[in-house]
Amino acid sequence: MAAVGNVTGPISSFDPYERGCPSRDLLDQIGSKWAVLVLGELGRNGASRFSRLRQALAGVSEKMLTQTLRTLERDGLVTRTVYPEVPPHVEYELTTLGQTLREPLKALTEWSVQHIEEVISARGEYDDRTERTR
Amino acid sequence: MAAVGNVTGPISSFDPYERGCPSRDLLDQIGSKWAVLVLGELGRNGASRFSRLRQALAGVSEKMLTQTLRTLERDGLVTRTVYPEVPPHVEYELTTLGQTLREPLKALTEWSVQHIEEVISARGEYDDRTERTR
DNA sequence: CGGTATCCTCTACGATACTG
DNA sequence: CAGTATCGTAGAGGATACCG
Repeated sequence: MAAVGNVTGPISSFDPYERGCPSRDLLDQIGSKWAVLVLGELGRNGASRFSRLRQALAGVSEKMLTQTLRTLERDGLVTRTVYPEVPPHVEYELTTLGQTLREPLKALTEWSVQHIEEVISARGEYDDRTERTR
Repeated sequence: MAAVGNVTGPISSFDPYERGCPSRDLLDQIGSKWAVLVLGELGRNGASRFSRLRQALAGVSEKMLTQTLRTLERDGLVTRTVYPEVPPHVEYELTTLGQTLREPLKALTEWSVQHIEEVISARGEYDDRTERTR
């Protein structure tokens, strides 16, 4: 049982099933659309530049990539290293903490690839079933 | 190498790093705010009723819970069983497919609980660092 | 190259009220 | 009890243009 330390408010639990729980928000963050893909890419291929990430994550806008990277940097999951050259050169890389997310995230990503066909066929059956009824 | 089968369009890969990939969407679905919590709750405590789920997921609205459950049912991850009684009685339970998500999702949830304090302190440092600079 | 700034749209989500 | 229906808001997310 970990010491919690938050004594300023009634909401001090880290149980993600409680409302206002910080770990619930964190879970949302790391599970968000672009964050999973950024972390996955940096985990598989190591450090990468902004433009390479943009290519790897087909369809991401500059805005969302920047925003995602900033959040990940702030959360201590990714480092941002600027090389003062012309033209500019910026590298992003997983931190030690970020590395600990590789396995869990990889498992989830692989699950979605491995079971997508099952899910698609389940959707078809559901739609047939409900379309007939109404 | 799995056979893909989709021969109707140029986008037929299940690589989540490709735009328009169905498994990318699925990943978003199962990683979404309420879906993780619903799946987690059903995984930990077995079958549950609507009202019990609503209590377990503190703060969820009826609308979002219904919507989440419908999507999970459609995707073949959860079954919905109606007992024709008065008052109504509906049970939700993980399917066999849904069970396969338990481990990956549990790993991610536990990660967020175990590392939330590290992340919070990283945020503090980042904010101090950037506040001074600007 | 690696951003920031701005504008705009769309959807996630919540609050409330009603129903079989 | 377990929803559906409706409305309203905030933020996610994209397109475009400009900058160090």
